[in-house]
Amino acid sequence: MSRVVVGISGGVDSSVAAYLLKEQGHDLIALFMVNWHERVGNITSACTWEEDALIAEMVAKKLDIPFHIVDLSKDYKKRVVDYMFAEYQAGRTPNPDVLCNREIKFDSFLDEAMKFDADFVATGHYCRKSEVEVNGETIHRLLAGKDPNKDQSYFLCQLNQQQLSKAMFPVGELLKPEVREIARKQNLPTAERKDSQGICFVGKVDLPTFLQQQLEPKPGNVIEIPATFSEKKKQLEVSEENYRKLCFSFPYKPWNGKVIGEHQGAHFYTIGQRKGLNIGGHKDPLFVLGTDVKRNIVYVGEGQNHPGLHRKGLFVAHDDMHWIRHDLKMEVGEKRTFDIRIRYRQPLEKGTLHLNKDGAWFLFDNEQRGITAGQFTAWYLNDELIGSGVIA
RNA sequence: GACUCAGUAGCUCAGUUGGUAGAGCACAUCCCUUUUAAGGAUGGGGUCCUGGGUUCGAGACCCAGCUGAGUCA
Repeated sequence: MSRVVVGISGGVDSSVAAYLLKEQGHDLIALFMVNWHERVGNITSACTWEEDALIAEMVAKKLDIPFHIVDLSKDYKKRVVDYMFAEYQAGRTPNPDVLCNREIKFDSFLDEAMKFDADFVATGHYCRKSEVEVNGETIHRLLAGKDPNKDQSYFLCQLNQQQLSKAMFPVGELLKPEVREIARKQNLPTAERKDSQGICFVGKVDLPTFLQQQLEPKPGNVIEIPATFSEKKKQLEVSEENYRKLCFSFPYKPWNGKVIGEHQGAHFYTIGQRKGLNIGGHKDPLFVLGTDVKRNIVYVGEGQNHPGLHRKGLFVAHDDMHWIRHDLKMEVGEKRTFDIRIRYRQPLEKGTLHLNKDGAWFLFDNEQRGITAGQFTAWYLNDELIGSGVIA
């Protein structure tokens, strides 16, 4: 039997993960990590990590396994929160939780686990693992969780083989209701606890409030782009010379539309966003088509079907390409089809990845809504996550 | 200066032959969701420009005024 450090958070998923490992007879240690101390915003109901830690400890006691707390807030601040602010500042939309897994749970936290002589680190993620032999080398595969509604493989899309080799995902074979059921049967204190949401570890905080801790408000114009304008730009054939136009967001200019309102800072908005524009008087809702943080302009379009909301492809720079399956890494000049995800909980979409000297060009069979720079794209073959990269 | 049209929720407007008001958007809350979005549900909101008049009763009819847009000179 192996020695396993299970990261427990005070939620059901990690509690049940711990229980299952215990049942399998592993030598278990529960480790709770603190990643954020500050209380931000004046959200009175915001629960602090102390409460989570308390409940996590109750779970550990119930399962009769040793419980420890480790404070990783310094790392979290430096490697996740700072990145997040920097990305927003630059006009991109980051995914802090993907970074949290790569930089914290499967790095700093894994290091801590190693101090307990752990063979593995387990988490409550809804995903699965398996191995294949390729030329005598063991390759770890990251697979989607069995519950299609809860699959969290996307959040682990930036892990490498080293990290994956140490990971265990005990709930990946289960459906969420089954996890709840087990928790209830075992009388775990987390059985009926509401799932966590919001940026992991920072907690239930209103994102705009959180961003305003660091980013200054800066009033600027909201400009509406007529649907007819975007329509004209779209009659492009999918060919290599058109990749740039098809795979980058259109560089709108102020004279492409008319000023219809004011915003409090272009860096607070993301493509596809509807809420928070504070502009009424239209027949259909307005959605953000793009932002320009240099000129501090937010470009919007009216209606779900505004052509400017949809794009045929996206681009990932060579340096931002990450292959979990490094044995499947493509050569420059190659083209392959994958099932592609452009953000968490987005259905997989068929598309072709063409790697050329400039980088990776992803062309979808169908236009995608709200492709946003800074988010991660992840490509799959069936259930398996093959690689991921930052959308340019 | 004359004439025409308009003035109803934060915004854009609808309100039939007069019976104290509605829709979309916006906003709020909740649901969904370990990113950002989206989506779903619910909800708060109006001295119907002002002052008179007709009427049992006016957002609607009449008169005057104010404001805005336009047309003509």
